[in-house]
Amino acid sequence: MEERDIYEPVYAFVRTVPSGKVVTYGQVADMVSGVSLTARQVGAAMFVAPKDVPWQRVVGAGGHLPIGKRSPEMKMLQRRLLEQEGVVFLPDAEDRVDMARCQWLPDASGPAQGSLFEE
DNA sequence: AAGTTGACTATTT
DNA sequence: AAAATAGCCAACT
Repeated sequence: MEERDIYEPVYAFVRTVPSGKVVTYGQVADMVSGVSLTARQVGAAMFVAPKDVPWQRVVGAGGHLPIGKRSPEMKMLQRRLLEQEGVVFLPDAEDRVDMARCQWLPDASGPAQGSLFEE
């Protein structure tokens, strides 16, 4: 129908994110490298995403929720949905996901996943 | 057709 | 730690 379906690959990827795990916008843009996409485009895609897409499992780099800058209510909804799925939030931070534990590493069946995260 | 905007991110103040 | 800057590129004015 519409050309907006260029986001289909993004939706397809997000749909594969298991409950209790999250990915970052940048990570999605990187995984779907088959198409020219930036983290911003992923955000735009999520905004118009179909209901069968678990948009809440896509968070900002470092585990924060950039959505809150525009829609505080939506941010709280996202946090609630994630906690309901078992995603752990850092106790110290305002609204930050414990990425070291909850970020989804697709097909990371290697011996070590070596999570490198700095703040 | 040209300018603005934004569910981003990395860098720099 | 928080705010401003600079790239990003499709969608919207």
